[in-house]
Amino acid sequence: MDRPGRLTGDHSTRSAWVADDLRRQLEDGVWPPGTRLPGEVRLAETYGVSRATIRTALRSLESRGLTATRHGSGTYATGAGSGIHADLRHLDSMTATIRRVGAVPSMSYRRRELVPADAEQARHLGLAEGDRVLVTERELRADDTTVAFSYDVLSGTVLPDDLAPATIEGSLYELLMTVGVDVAWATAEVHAAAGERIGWGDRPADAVYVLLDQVHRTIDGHAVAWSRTYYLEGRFRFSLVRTR
Amino acid sequence: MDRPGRLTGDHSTRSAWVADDLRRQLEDGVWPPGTRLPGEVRLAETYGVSRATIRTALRSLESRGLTATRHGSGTYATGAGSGIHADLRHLDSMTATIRRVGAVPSMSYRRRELVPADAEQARHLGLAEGDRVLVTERELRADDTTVAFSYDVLSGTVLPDDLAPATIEGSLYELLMTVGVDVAWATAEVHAAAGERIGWGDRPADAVYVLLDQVHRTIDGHAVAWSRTYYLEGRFRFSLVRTR
DNA sequence: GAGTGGTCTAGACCACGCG
DNA sequence: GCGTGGTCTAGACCACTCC
Repeated sequence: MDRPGRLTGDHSTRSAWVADDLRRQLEDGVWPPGTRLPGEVRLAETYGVSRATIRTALRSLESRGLTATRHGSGTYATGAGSGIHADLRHLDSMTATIRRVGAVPSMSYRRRELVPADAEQARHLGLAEGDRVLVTERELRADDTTVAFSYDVLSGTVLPDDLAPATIEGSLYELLMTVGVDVAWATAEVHAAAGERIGWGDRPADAVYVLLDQVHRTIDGHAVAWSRTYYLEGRFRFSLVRTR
Repeated sequence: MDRPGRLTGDHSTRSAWVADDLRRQLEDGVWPPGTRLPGEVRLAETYGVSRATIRTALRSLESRGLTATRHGSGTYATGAGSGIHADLRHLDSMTATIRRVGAVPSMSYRRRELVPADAEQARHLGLAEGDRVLVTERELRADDTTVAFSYDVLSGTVLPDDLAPATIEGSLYELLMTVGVDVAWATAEVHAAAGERIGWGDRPADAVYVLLDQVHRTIDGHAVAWSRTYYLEGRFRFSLVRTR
């Protein structure tokens, strides 16, 4: 087995290298769904790493739903990997999510405005009513098909004073990145929604939406954005592997 | 710091004991949202355990959304713990989920029948068309309020031949447990749905539902159940913490 | 550069499952 | 009873953040 001296190829760590090799073998059908992988001690010998490193790699596969592990029995291939589209557990920009499912993302803004926060916006972002916020309304497309409408509110405290709202393009996270804000985590609520008030332009009259209501935060818990994204039912698949 | 010799109190492992102690302190406001916890080395000294044990405990807190960790910077309290209702990442029976949010679950069956599988049911469960399956339709209540309608299909391969469908009560997982089947993981899709065809009895005419479409599997990948559960929008909160 | 988390090792013992 | 994964240790070095 070819083992990296310090760092070989594009893998920075041994566990990432092991995980990637196992992932490739799982996808190639070396272990069909339901079959048991070699034990951890055996894998450690095979790859020439410690058992802890193997366990790190296996946890990574399990978190992506490719394997399931049971105490005293073994680690099994699930064969579920390819079916996962938008993983709800992992926080990503919408454009990155669309790109990851193999489509070309695009978007157009209907509204980009600096306004005083109303009571609800202030509550979500931990601001005082009347504080400056950036309000945007966007249509998101994957391969030129509308997949979602997003209503976003960015806290003015993280935005530069000379921001020109009309020049804003692209992803919300990209904008935040350019002003030095790193979104580390978000609390999300999943809802269903329907009605005339949602979205604009060409869309089914009886459209039903999956609503992702999220507050995005920096590592220190500071709320920087509140987003409500309405995904047109049927045009986007939210999948996840749930384990006990 | 009181440290367990082998196993003290109700905690079977040191890391569980550490995680529980930290969780209690987080809930008690010892570290308000956004503040940094002591470093891992410091925590290891405080609790008298190795750093690896501390890291196991911190990962457990992070997976529950109570903390967020960033390389080179530290581990921070999120303050998000109390808001999480039904965690989509964790697979649980619906009755257990309802119980966990502090409500009393109950349910009533509209249909419990052994029938030959149709093409769609057979496809989801990996059976042949015409194979025996148990089809159920249930209404789920929390504190006597209807929260969901569930359409479930159980594979006949795991059911005893002398099963009397009319006697079935309670949770799907409980039934599977009694016949020796342990559900280890499930692939889930999140959708939005609306329409007259969903549910029965007293319910809003214009009701919108969050649909959880799940295939439940044993550790070896064998599909044992296909469930479509329609949660009435607004009566149940699906929350999760997403991290990058 | 000091302090933080991330990775890794080598070895040990424990708890579970399964025949 | 034996093989499996689960936990734990003590120590090392690396990568990142932030002053």
